[in-house]
Amino acid sequence: MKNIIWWVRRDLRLHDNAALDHALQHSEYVIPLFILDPALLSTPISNRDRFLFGALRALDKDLQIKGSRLIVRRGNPRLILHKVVKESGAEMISAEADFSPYAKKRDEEIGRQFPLVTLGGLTVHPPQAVLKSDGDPYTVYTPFSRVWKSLPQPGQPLKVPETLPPVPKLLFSESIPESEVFEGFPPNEQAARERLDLFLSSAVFRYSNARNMLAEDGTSRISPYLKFGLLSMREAAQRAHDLIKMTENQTERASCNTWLNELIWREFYFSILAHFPGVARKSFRENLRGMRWFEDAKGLDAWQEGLTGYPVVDAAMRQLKQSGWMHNRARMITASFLTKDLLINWREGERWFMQHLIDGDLASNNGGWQWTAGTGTDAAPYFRIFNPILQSKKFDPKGEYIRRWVPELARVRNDDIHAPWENPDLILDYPAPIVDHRVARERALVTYKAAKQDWEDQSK
DNA sequence: TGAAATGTTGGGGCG
DNA sequence: ACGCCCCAACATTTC
Repeated sequence: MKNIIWWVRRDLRLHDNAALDHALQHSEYVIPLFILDPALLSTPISNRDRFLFGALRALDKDLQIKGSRLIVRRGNPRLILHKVVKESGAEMISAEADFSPYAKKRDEEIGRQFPLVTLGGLTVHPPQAVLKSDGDPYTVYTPFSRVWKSLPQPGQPLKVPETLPPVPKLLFSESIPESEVFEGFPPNEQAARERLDLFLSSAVFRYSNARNMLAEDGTSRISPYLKFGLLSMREAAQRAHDLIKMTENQTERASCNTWLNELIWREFYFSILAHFPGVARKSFRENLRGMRWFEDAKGLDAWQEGLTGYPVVDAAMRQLKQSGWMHNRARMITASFLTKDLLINWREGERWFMQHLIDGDLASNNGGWQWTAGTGTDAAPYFRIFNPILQSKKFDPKGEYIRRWVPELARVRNDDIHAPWENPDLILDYPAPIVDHRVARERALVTYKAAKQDWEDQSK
């Protein structure tokens, strides 16, 4: 075969890349192509896009070391592929399979026009592989994870090719837009692998507890790398399995298992989105679709800007805006605050997170928001409302996380930092709480209950 | 992958 | 010594 296009989408890596491997096995000439699809890029440019641009630059560099290079084009994928196929004489397109509603539709259309081969790798198990015995998808995490774990594990990761065939000089490539550096997340494959190695060499063994501590480096922090495939999900899961097998200390082994479960949550939400694409627009649970969310522009703005008056919420929201990433525990706290304390539609929060998270992924982000809002599959019950002060005391006991992100509170003592308004002697350039949590909690219980009741009355 | 409200228990102070 | 109360600590139920 003459030429084959390796269509790079969410697999910006040379390690364990089935689509690249497939291309190399079927042709001597492989053209790595990335298409900047306006339908997937944000306006204005999001943190996620900037991270992507950095990762593209790094992939191009890595490809050049191997003798190849990355072709970048901007436009509708179908039109771009049409052009590149014509220019290069490519006879096949090899790509990693994607399961989002947009990706599925795109790939179906393109598959009708071109010989497109899609291969696994975005998830360990594709959504069609984890089903109940009657063929229905799971909507509860625990049985999903049980079946997931019972499926055969992926084999050894694919090796990085020693060398790659050159790409025709005449093939035009656009320049990659400017990016910026996000602290802690260098956008290249080597940094991604180093981060995973570091995490799996120590923090994973105390993950069960440390993952909740806001000021600690206790989580893997690989989400941005999984988002764009700088790391292979299969390799991550494989290594988690290996660690569980090899770790003798029971607490440490349990921690490794907890981390594997987090990877499986990701797979669960990919499956949910694939089988229930409607979750991207509306509540999974019918009985909360009529929920009367508040139209509270001021509240939403205070939440977005980290000016709610609740230190832990504000620290988290500022971490997001300033760094492009937020600690997972903080995501739950801020999501609970928006949906329960402010009673603002979870979709507002979902959208804001997607604009600012460098790891922003439709399936995981939507799953997480619907979980917290109580509207999703296997979601937290509506009455499970986080108390931001208690969460702060539990998971940032010394206020280190708060002080790091809310400089106005840098000099506040530990006793006062979780609820500074309770000390009348404190004079701070910091807002008073925009809601009283006790009042807001009662309000949320009533409003959620009413929504459920309305639905029951209507469906009679 | 909550938290508040309510219930239960048991030790200690005290008349 | 005894009964009574208080309340912390823990358990259970409820939202």
